Amino acid sequence: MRITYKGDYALKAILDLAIHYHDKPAPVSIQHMAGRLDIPIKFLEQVLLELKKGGFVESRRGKVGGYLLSRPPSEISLGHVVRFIASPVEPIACVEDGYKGCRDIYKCVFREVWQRVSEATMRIVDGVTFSDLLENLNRKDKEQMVYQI
Amino acid sequence: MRITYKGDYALKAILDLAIHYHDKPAPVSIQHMAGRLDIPIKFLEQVLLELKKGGFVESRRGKVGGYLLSRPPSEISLGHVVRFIASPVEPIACVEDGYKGCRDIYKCVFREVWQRVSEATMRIVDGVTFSDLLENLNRKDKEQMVYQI
DNA sequence: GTATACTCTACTATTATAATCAGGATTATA
DNA sequence: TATAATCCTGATTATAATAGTAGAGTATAC
Repeated sequence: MRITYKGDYALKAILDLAIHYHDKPAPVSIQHMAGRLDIPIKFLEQVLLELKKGGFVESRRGKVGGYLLSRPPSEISLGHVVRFIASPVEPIACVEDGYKGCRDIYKCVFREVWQRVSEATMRIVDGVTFSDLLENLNRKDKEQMVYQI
Repeated sequence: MRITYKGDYALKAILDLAIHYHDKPAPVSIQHMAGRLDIPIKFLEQVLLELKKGGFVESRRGKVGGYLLSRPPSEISLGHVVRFIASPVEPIACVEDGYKGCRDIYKCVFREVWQRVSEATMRIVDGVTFSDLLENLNRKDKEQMVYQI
């Protein structure tokens, strides 16, 4: 698994929407989000469109428009998003679905290891939701305040 | 972490040398290895040269020359090789050494997760040596024989 | 009806990957 | 000492992925 810039942007975008999830529908505009996250606007546009296709976010057009999370942060895990944005999730082609290469014996002994790596990875990201991340964020904010006093 | 073809070839090459490690120095020629592993000869040449620079293999020139493992298979772990061939080993840039990007708060909450992923991955590959792989290979060979009877 | 914000398609630059090619240097062995 | 098999070096190529840009179009609120 390798998280590209695009994937990283997608995760940060969802976290940003999670932060703004609390009260009544107040969509976050691409411009504002791009400013906060330091992402090129036109690139973030594409990212959000894909996330919409993936069912992670919704959009409102026109004035006062923008993007919203389509589910509460507690129901979105890192795993969900990673599977969507970081394909392939596997560390090597031979562990992916439908792989037909590798005619010989050698494939097998490595394959088992890559599968274990893949499973360990997914176990971690599946165990983290965006509300977990929000909590960590708040904790960090408080710690930082202590230092600032 | 993502294992490329080149990396995959490197691992298979070392396993091939591990298989031929037993008796007195009988170097394995690139041609023979390339045939067994189904790898383009000139590409395998490059791979073996890099592995030599990495200290994993040695070479003998001239007639009856070829490549040899420079240490016994039990002293070479998958982790050693993966660190050498699969850079970056980390799942995302921000976990790599010397990273200076990501000015804002968001980096941190994801970073922890990527670090856990990275550690879990390395724990697995560090725990597997090429003599472990040889054992698995022999086990598989025996299983296959049973089916062939 | 106009400003604002999302939607969609296409394009470009850069880099990595996976080879391939051509030739030179080295050395064990007959 | 010739020679054959091998290692070694550097350049070149084709393809794909990645990161980002550009611009026209569509919906909505005021």
